[in-house]
Amino acid sequence: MTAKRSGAQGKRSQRTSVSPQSGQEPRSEPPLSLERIVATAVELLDAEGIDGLKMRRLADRLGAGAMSLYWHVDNKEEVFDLALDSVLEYREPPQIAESQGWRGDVVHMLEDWRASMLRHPWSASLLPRRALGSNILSRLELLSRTLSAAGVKDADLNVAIWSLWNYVMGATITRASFDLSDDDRAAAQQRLTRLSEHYPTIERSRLLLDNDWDGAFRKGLDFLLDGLAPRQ
Amino acid sequence: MTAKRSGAQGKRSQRTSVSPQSGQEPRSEPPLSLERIVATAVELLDAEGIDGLKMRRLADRLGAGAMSLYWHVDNKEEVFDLALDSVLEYREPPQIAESQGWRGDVVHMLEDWRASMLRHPWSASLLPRRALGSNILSRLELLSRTLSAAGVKDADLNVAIWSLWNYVMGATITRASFDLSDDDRAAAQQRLTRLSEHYPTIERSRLLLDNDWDGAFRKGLDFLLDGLAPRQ
DNA sequence: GATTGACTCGTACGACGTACGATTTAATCG
DNA sequence: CGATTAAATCGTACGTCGTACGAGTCAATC
Repeated sequence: MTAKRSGAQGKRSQRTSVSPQSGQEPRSEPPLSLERIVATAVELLDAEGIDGLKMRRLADRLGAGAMSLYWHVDNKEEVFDLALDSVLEYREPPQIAESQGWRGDVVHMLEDWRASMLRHPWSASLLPRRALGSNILSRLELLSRTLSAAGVKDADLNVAIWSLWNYVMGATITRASFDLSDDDRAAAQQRLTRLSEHYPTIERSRLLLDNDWDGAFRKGLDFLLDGLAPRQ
Repeated sequence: MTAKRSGAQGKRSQRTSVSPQSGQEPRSEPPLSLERIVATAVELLDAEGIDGLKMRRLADRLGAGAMSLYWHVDNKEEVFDLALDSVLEYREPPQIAESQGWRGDVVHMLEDWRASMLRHPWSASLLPRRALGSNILSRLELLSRTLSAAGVKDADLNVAIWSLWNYVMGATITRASFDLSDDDRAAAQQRLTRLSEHYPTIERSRLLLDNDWDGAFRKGLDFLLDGLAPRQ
């Protein structure tokens, strides 16, 4: 019951020294910072997956001692939170085309969302247990604004947003889980064919071998948008 | 590269002794078995969440030594796999109404699916990294068969199945993540109102406070089914 | 009575997250 | 300038976890 909130004592008050000394030893590493920690955590996660992220290894990559991380971060969970949020940042498209209408905008936003996560498959498995970070909220806000401007009534807005968000989440997680480990995938496929007597229909439709994930994603999304589109 | 597959040496060849002796000591616990292990793991997961499942604690609950589990199970991961699969078993409805048509059947199957997982919120966070277990495949098979019988063409079947599956997955995971920890939820809500300047639209629509998850789920599902329904 | 195979479990090891406190460094103030 | 303080680093150590290993128990079989 003790209110322990402190957000790690980290105050970004960088040591503003210009350069400690120019007697250049192989002092290769720049000083620690939240930014470097998060960026390196993402690298490590990309390279080794969720189980590959250990505080000691992360510190090694940063050329620091393990415990040094804890000045910048409360605990390992926070590293996960920050890495996830960092990966979900939305880079506004450089306004190439003004806009292809709200529907094109929405499709673009959601496809970008999915692509961002698939670039870092660990993010999909991290999402379920986390609270909504600021970058997710930003994306939800932008989505809301677009739909609202398109004419979706406030009463329908929440259904629209959650439907789209849930669909994207589900599609991404499913897709990502098929990327992880060819072993698992091969095993699943083998189990499927071995037990094809039990699962004749999905065996016949080659469900697990159909690789047109992007197309399927897009089609289902279109169905949702058809239903959500404001009636005129 | 060493093919280590052995599936744990577990052979269900129960010691068929009738009853060791009737001199009744408080020998409370029945012998270990995969079934008991899995059932107890589910209990423990329900009570303590994912992080609460430790091999020693599981063994304690079973009145056994920690290492005894390893005769029945290869490792902790397998416990997770089995617990998840056990929770996803589909209990065919007792044929109350013959059938309200394919669409009612599909809705019923998917709502049951979602409900099964929400009864055990840890299952949602477990899913992303696992291969498809047999109970999931059974449900996919049943879904496929229903849709196919309803007239969905083979060429459209995979899109239909994945769209529905992904939607259910996403909705369930989102919903479950809002169940976990009132703290997180309150924190998210607080962050949202505090930053309402940044997220005016979702703040206005009370996105995070809208508790009609079931209704939203159903509506989005209807939109998908509208799109997927075979054209006549 | 000896052997075997199913099953249990105590001990121990290595890996991990991280509490604690000492230490180093740089900014500030007299 | 030296003293003080705050920012940042990190070595050591502790507790917990998964689980390897091998000894132990017990019933069925020969």
